[in-house]
Amino acid sequence: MLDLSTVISELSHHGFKQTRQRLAVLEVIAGAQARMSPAKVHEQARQLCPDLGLATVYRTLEILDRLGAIRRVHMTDNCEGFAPAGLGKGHHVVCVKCGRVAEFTGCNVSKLVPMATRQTGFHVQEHFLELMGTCDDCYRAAAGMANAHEDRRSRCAC
Amino acid sequence: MLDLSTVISELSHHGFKQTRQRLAVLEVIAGAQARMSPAKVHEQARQLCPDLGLATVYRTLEILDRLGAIRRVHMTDNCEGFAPAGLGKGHHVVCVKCGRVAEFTGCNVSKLVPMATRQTGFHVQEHFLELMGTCDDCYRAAAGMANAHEDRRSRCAC
DNA sequence: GTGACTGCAAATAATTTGCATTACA
DNA sequence: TGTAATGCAAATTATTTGCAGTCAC
Repeated sequence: MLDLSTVISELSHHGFKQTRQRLAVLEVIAGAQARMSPAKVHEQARQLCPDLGLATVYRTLEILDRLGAIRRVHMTDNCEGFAPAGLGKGHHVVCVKCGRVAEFTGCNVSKLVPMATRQTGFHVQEHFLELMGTCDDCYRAAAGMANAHEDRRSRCAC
Repeated sequence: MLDLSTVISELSHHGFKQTRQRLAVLEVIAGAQARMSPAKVHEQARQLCPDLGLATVYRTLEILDRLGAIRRVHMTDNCEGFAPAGLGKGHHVVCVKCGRVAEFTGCNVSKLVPMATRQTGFHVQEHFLELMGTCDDCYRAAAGMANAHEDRRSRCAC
């Protein structure tokens, strides 16, 4: 879980001021069950801070991302959502139906690095890993229906 | 390597026509060393097909992506680039300096899936993995310089 | 010949920036 | 009080769509 007070003290440590707007954005993301677009964050944070502007949301998300308090989450087609960052460890599983995000730990991707290095000659510094699937709720809901014959094209053949 | 003639026959198989514009886009991506934005593709493909419109590039990239002929590539900050798709296997290593893309195989991420399932209850269907680093050219170039003290914030603590 | 494909321009959508004003520390 | 932060509106940038004309099959 994203710990509010930790992040708040991080803000000051890095010379950022603690403002109503930032707290509102932070609180919304901290409580988020699903990955949220900047617009969604804006909409919800407005309930805590009615005069919050969208530009401020963008500026705040940028800062929180830098501090590691939140994580950018990509999706197959569209892009740029944000979710709470746990403790900076772990990776995300994103529900392709409802956007819910969960975190798991125990990533062993770093074991792949030597192999990738050998094959490509690149000097690998970081990695981005995200699993996609359905959360249990959506899975059950779908099981009820006949079949949703979606064009979900899998992107990974390995 | 992306095999042009294969993709071209794929096009017809799926009822798409073979046009100058599509061939130009395809050729540019097939020859790309680095991930390219739609705008970049447009710029280069225009040299093969001067009256090519940007909208057509978008439409063509969409089709090629569906066919699996090219791959969407995400980056840490911005988004949506495209690269040749190898044979649909393997993952990408992207150079954070020059954008060059290489592919490696032997991904073992699927081994993570049971763990993720246990921890989150999600039904995982696919995954997205990308390594980031510097290609050897950029690495050597950087080694020459003192140090580029960039604010490269690592996104992964595992 | 005809329907899919295209270019262009206009419409949307998403994000960033400038600047006068406000409010944290 | 001084400076960083904000809201708003305008500016960019990225992407999609409508439509009349064109071209592959």
